[in-house]
Amino acid sequence: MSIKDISKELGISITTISFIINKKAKGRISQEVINKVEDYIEKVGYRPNSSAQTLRTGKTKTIVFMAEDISDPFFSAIAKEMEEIAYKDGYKIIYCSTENNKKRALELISLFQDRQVDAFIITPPEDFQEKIQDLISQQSEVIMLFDRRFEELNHNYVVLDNYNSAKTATENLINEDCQEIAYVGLDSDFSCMVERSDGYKSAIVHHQSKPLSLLLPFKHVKSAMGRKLFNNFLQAHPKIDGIVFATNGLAINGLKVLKVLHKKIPEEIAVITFDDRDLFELHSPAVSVLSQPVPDLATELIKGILHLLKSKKENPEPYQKILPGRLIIRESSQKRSSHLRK
Amino acid sequence: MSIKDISKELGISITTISFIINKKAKGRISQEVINKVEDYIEKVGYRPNSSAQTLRTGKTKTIVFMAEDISDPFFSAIAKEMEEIAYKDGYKIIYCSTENNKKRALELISLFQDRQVDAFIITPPEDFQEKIQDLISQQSEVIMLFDRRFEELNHNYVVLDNYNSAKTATENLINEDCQEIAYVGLDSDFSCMVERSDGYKSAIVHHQSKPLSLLLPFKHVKSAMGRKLFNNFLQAHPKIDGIVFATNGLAINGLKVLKVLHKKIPEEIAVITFDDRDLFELHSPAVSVLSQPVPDLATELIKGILHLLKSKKENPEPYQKILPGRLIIRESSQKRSSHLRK
DNA sequence: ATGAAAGCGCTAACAT
DNA sequence: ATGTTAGCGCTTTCAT
Repeated sequence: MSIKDISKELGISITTISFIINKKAKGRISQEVINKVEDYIEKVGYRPNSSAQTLRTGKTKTIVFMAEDISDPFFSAIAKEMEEIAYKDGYKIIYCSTENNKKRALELISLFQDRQVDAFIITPPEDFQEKIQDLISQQSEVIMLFDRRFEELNHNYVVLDNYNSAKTATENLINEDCQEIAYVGLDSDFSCMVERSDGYKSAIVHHQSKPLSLLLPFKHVKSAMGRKLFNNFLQAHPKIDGIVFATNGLAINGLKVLKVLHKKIPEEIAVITFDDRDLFELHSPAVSVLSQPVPDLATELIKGILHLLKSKKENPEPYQKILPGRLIIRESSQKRSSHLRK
Repeated sequence: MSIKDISKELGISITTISFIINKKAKGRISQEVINKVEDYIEKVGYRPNSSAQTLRTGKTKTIVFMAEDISDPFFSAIAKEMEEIAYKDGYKIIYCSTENNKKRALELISLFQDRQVDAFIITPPEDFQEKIQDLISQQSEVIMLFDRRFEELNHNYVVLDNYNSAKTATENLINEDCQEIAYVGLDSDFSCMVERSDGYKSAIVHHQSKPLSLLLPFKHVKSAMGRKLFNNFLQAHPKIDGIVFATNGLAINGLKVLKVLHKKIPEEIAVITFDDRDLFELHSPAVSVLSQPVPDLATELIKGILHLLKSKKENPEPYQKILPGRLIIRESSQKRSSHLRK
C-alpha cells in the first residue's frame, strides 16, 4: 500500500495526499478532500514507508544512544527512561554498547551514520576527543555527550556534578568519624573519574595527611584480578576505615572482597559508593550511595537533543547541563551510630 | 558521495559499481575495474546509503528485540550478547520494552514494521496470540518468540526448559529437608510461569500434602503491595521453611520482607530463585539460583533468525529450542549443612 | 485548490 | 564485460 495506490483508488493526486499526510494541507486543500483522504487512510491502515521518507528528507527521527555498557543497570535505566520520553515526540532510540573500546565505537558511529540517524548520545571511550570534534564539525547529526565530557571542546553534554558529589560522599564518611578514608576509582582520563577523584581529594585535604587512592584499569573492575588488587591495597593500608567507591561495579567487586575478609561494615570499614542499585538497598548492611538522578538526566538528554534538532541555526549555543547527585545514607556508612542499631 | 559521483569520477557506469559493491562482480567485471573501484571507494570512504538500499530491496539487516523490560538484567544481558553475535553478520539490533503492555507492544510492532525491519524477537505480553498469528501469516518478517511461547501456535521460539528447571529447584529444597515448600510466582498465563508452577507442583506432589502457591500480579512484583501480600502469605502459613521464587524480581522483593522479619536464611527458611544476578551472589547469605544460560539463549535466537532469514522457503520448519537451566547452589538453600558453616 | 514531474541513491532486468 | 534504464515511495517545486 503506497500513496500511489491511494491516489488511484480515490482519484486524487499524489501531491495532495502527501500534503494531507504531512499536515501541510491547511489553506491549500479543501476540507472535503482532506476528510476523504484521512478517512480512507484510517480505514485501510496506510502507513508511509519510512525508508522512502528518509531517502527523500534525510531525516530518520532516530536517536542513537551509545552507552558504555547497555547491560549496566545505570545505563539501561537511562535508556529506558529516554525511550519513554522520546517516544512521545515520535522519536525512536537505538542503543548500543561501546565497551569503552575506541575501535568498536568508531565502527558503530560509521554504521549509524550510514543509516542517517538524527542524533548521537555518546559516552565516549578514551582518546575520543578527535572523533567528537570531527562529528561536531561535520554537522550531520546532533552530538550530545553523556556521563563524561571533554573540557577542551565546546560541545553539548549532560553529566553529573561529579566533583561535588564525590566531595559530599567523602564528607559523609568524615562526619562519621572515619580516620583513614580511601578512594577506589578507575584509572582513566574520563572527566567523571578525574572529577570524582578530585572531589574526594578536596574533601580529604584538611582531614588526613594524604589521600589514599586505588585506581583500577577498566578491565579489572569486575574481575578476580581487580579483587586481588583491592585486597592487596587493603593489606598495605590496614588502617583504612572508610572507602569511597567511584562506580557501582567497583563497589560490588569490593564488597565481595570485604565479605571474604569478614570485615565488619560499617564498624571496621564504612562504605559509600556511586550509582544506586537495588542490590545496595538489599545488601547487609544496606549500602549508602551517591545516587545519580536518572529521570532528570534522561529528561535533559532528550530535551537538549530535541531542542538542538529544532533550532536550525548553524551554530546553536551548546547545551550543557551539570546535575546534582543525591546522597542516600544507609547502614554501611553509619559508623558513629552503628552501636545504636544493635 | 553517491554511486553517481563515483561513476562520474571514474568514468564507470553505476551498474558496474553497484555489482562490485555488492560482491556480485564475479565473472562479470574485469579484475582491473574491480580493483580500481574498490581502491577508490576505500580511498574516499564511500558508504552506501542504507535508506536507498532498503527502499530498493525491502531489507534493512535489522532485528528488533522487544523485551518485557530492557532494564531488567536478564533481558539486557541477552540483548548485549545478541548484539555481539548479530554484529558479525552485519545485522543490527534495536531494543525496546513492552512493559507487558499489549497496547504498547502493538504500537511498537507497527512502528518497526514501517521501518521494514527483517525480524522480530518478541517476549509477548498477555493475550497476544492473535497478533503473533497475524504476523506469522503476513510473512513480512521473521517472528521469533522468546522466554514464553503459545502452545497452540506452530511458531518459532527459544525458551528455557521451565518445567524441569522449576522441578530441579524444588527438588533441591526437598533434598535439604525442607518440610513445607512454597512457590512464589506470577499470576499470569505466560507459558514460562505456568510451566514453572507445574514443575514445582510435580516435584512437590509426593512430598507434602498440597502445593502452597502465592501468585502475584505483574504490577506488584516490585511494589510495596507485593511485599505486603507476601508478608500476609507468610503469616498465614507459618510453617513454610522453603521458598521457590519464580523470577529475580519476586525474589528481591521477597528477600526485603524476609530481612525485615529477621528470618534466618536458610535455617528458618531456605530460598532459591530463578535468574542469576550478581546481587544474589553478594547477598548474605548468597542466594541459590536456577540460572538461565544467557549466552546459549542469545546464540540460539540469532542463529535461528539468520537461518530463517536465509531459508527462502515459503513455510520453513519452525525453529524451536528449549534450553536447560543450571542449578547453582549457594548458601541460601543449604539448610542441612548450614550448622557446619558456623 | 489541485496536479505533474523531478529526483533522493540504489538494484537489477535487460540491452549492447 | 559493461552500460542504460525503470522504478522502489516519498516530498516539494513549480505549474495550472
